[in-house]
Formats: sequence, structure tokens, C-alpha cells
Amino acid sequence: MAKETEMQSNFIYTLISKDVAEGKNDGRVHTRFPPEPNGYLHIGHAKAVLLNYKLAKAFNGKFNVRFDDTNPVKEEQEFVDSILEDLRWLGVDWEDRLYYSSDSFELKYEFARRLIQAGKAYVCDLSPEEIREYRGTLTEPGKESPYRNRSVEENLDLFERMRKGEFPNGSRVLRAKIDMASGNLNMRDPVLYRILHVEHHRTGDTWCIYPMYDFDHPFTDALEGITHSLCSIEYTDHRPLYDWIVENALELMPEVIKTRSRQTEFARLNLTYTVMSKRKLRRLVEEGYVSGWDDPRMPTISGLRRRGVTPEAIADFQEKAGVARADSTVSLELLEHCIRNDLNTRAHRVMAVLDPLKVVITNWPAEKTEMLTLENLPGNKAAGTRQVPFGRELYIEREDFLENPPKKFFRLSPGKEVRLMGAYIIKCEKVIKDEDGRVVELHCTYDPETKSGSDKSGKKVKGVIHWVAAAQAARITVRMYGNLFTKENPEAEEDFTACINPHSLATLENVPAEPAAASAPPGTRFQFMRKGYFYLDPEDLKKGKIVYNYTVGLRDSWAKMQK
RNA sequence: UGGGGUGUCGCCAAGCGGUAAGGCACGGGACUCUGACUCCCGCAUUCGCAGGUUCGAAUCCUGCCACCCCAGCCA
Repeated sequence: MAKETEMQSNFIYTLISKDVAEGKNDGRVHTRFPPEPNGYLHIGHAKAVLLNYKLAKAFNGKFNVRFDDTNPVKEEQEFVDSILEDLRWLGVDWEDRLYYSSDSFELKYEFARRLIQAGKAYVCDLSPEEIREYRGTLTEPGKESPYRNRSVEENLDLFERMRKGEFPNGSRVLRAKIDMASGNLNMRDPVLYRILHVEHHRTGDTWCIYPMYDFDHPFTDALEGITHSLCSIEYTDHRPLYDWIVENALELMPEVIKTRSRQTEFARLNLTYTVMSKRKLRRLVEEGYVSGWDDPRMPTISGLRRRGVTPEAIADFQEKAGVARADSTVSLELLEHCIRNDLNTRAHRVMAVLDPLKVVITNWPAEKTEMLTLENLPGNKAAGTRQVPFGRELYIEREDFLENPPKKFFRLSPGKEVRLMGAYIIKCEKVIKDEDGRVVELHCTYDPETKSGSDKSGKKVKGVIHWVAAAQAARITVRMYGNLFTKENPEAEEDFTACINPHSLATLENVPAEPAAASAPPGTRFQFMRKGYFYLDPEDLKKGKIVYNYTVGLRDSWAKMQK
């Protein structure tokens, strides 16, 4: 039986528990993640990967990774590499079981031969257009191919010659002989093999006929001993064919096929304010709406990684979003919650002022710099402390000062006091404006009795704001990201590019930050106090530029109150 | 009378005949040198609709409605 597990109850978990209890497959649980190497992984794939992986773990089973590389026209090594990198980053472990469908092309060829010998498959000479016509429609049955009743000998001969390359692309296919009148179109003599004179990224020019998914997938699952083959809802209609293949493989290839693998479908993940289809993601990249597959605004694994999201947050999200069969769209807020939740306990704190307003502490000596000690993770001694310089000229966030503050505004305003985080309480004495009336500088005084950690003043101020000493400030670049789309469901739009958010990226240059922000290693995640979480971009750092990507903001109940 | 699938709180989602879990969001309060975090409290007399069976139904039956998928030699 299953051990204690982090998994929330879901229908697949329940189903597997039942199978194990009944002793199916000798109580073995073996899952797999079968990506096609024709694109980058996105968070929807992460759901599938983690589900498969965690299910295997929960039942002490095994988990394979298998590239579904049966269509050399669309597949490339580049994608194999990126997928593997993303999978490793996600933290799944396939041990030594990394497979490719193409590893077993020879066995599949043999299986196809045996289907022919059993009278269950035939070579069809119909053109693609004719096959479509013969297939019938959703409401009318199809009709049988004139080649359906060829002799076993002729079929074997033709199939062998297909393999040898005697025929051009599209001239012939191998089909299963099932039922042209089935209400399920997948059962109307589905194509098993097609001729493709195309070089394969792994098998080169060894083959010019390639198996179709419906033939290859069930066979490969059974071959690998997969007990539970999870896939998305749109394959539900394929299940009868999946079973047909497995049953025949069990019967005709008993020397290698021993597992009656079963397919179970679940709903794919949709997220608000983004798109998930490979085709649309590709358009975003190719038409330059984003900088690449790893643009931090992309829902790809590489994009999320470069945004600063952690694999732990993704796993938590996957768990919290759940699994079911109903179509659903999870709100982005849940993902953001999981990211904050994770980063809150691990991202060291640092101060940076995104929209600076200069403050002069008039009673602070011009040349004096005091080093203050701040905790990296307030409340967590183990995370240590850092030194932060304090001086006469500082920057504070422009929005933290209001000349005419509304009620309940706890920050700085004329004649009012506020605490500079980790430093002193200051009082705003004078507001300096330019000729246009814009506030350009504040003159304040500090109270020496109020030093953080040794306050002897007894003052209680409600507001605490972050700041950066001007003289020692590091200058960093910050990329602020917003949702890529302005509509919750871009997929529902006539043209999804029409609702692309033109303000999804704002680059802030020369952002003053405390020195620690300039000496962090690539990939560091910080919380810029009171602003949000930020990720030190490794790609830009390689080029010598310190750029922080906005991961997610802190919740802001003040902003909410203003609405 | 094509076939298949799904409908439980704004968004996810448990529930499997015994009288509606949980998370996110939201509202209120406490705490706070992050208006963050944390902590309390609130949030479906009701489970697509209508009938029926039953002492008892979100769970069983019947009918209806809505939405999604399928006519690639893609996966």
C-alpha cells in the first residue's frame, strides 16, 4: 500500500491505490513522461511531469522519461537538450531510464509484421485525400479501402519494400484492420506507419517509414513496463485503440511485451493571462513579442526559471491546483501565491529604491558614513546579517512621500516622522520642488536617539520605509514584468496577439540599491524590501551587467485600500 | 438517436447513500522596524436543471440543458 505521501487525494491516486490493492501488475507502479522533442516545456508540462513522478514515488514505483520521437519532420536535438535541462531543474529523477521511442523501431517493425500475419493490418495505396474521403464523417460511417483484403504475402512484401525505400512519401501506409463503421474515428482503420524519407535526429537515415503515435505509444508503454500511462483528455477517444494495440502486442509479441499498460486521462493545465499552446508560444517568440523561449514573461519552464521562480514553488502549485478531468483554468494568483510562499522563507532581504526621491539628512555630518547591521532574513538568525551604509544623502521611494497625505497614510509627509528601516527615525522638515512644482528633494532631520536596535526615544511610528545611501549605492538595472496579456483568457480571442499587454516590460536603469545587490552570485533571489522578489539574471551577468528580473510582488494591502 | 468527455463557492478541488474538506481570491480583526509574513474570524441550508427511488441523495435512477474533444500519412 501507499506510504504517507504529500499528495492530495485525486482520482488517479485513488485509481492506482485500487490497482495496487488488487495486485494488478504484481502491485507494481511505473509511470513515464513522454515529451515530443519539438518545442520547449511549459508549466502545463510541469504538471504532467510532476504528477507522473510523484505518483511513482508515492507508490514506491519507477518513473521513466521517454522522448516520443516518431516524427522526424518536426523533431530536433535542440529540443531534447532543453527538455532534459528543464526536467533536471524541476528535480525529477528518472535514474537510468531515459528512453527514446526510436530505440525500439526495429521491434515495432516486427510487431507490425506480426499484425499483418495475423490479418490485422494491411498496406493501403489510397492517397491521403482518398483516405480522408473513405474515412467518412462524424455522422456517417466510412467505407472500406479497396486494398483492405490483400493477402498476407502481398502485405508483407509491400511493407518490406516500404521499409526499403521503394516508394515515395505518401504513396502507401500500413493500416490496422479494425472497423470502418465505428463511431470512433480512431478505430476506422487507423494508419500505423507512413513513409517519410526524412533524416531522424537519432536514427539518421536508417528508416524511411515511421510509426504513428497511436501505434507507437501503447507499444512502447507496454514494452517499458509502464503500468499507468497518463495523458491529457483529448486522448480519451484514442483509448480503445491504445487497448487494441496493447492486447495485440501482448498476444503477438509475448517475448518482449508483458505489461498490460492502461491509459488514464486528466485535464491539461490552463493558466489565466497566458497562453499554453506550442503554436502560440512559438509565435510570441518568432514574431518578437518576447525575447525568446526563456523570456521571463513566458510560461515556459525556462522562462519561469529566468523569472526567478523556484522548482519548489512550481511543485507546490501543481499540488495545490490539483488534478481532475474537468476543463479548468487556474488563476495566476495561485501560482504567485506559491512563489511568494516559497521565496518568503529563503530570499534574503536587501533594499533597493525603484523610483528614487532624494533625501538630505540636514543634521547628519556631510562626510560621515555609519555602517548598520541588518538581518538577511528578519527573524531568522541563521541567515546572518550584512552591513548597510547610512549617510547624509539617501534615496527613498517616491511613493513613500506624499505632500498631502490621505488618512491612514503612515509614510512620510511634511512635518511627519517615519522610520528608515534598520536605521533612524527621520522627520520631514522641508520639501524642495523644481519650477514645475515637482518634488525633487526632501530635507529631513534624524533623531540620534532612535537608532534601530537601541532606540531610547520611546517614539512609536507607524511607518517604516526602505532607503539606500546615495554615496555608496550600487547601480543596478531592474526589469519589471507584468502579465503578457491584458485578457484573462487570450485563447478565446479572435487573435490572441491583439490582447498582448504593451506594458508587460519596463526596464529601470541606475536603480540605487545597497551594495549587497551588486556582489551577489548569478541566480540570486532577493526580496527587495517592501517591493517584491527579484532574480539576478545569469545571462546578463555573463555580459557584465547587473540586471534583476521582477519575479513577483509582495501583497500590497495599502494599494488595495486606495482603490 | 455519430462517438467520447465534463458540470460541487469568484478560481481550483475533495466527496463514492448518512446529512458540503481544503487551497487561492475576497471581507473583518490582531500582530508588525517589510501596510510583507504570521495569527484569529467570516465566506455553498447547497452540489447544471427537473422529476423519481430512499428514513436519508452531491452521491442511485430517468429525462433535459450547457460546455469541451474527435473527420493529420501530428503528438
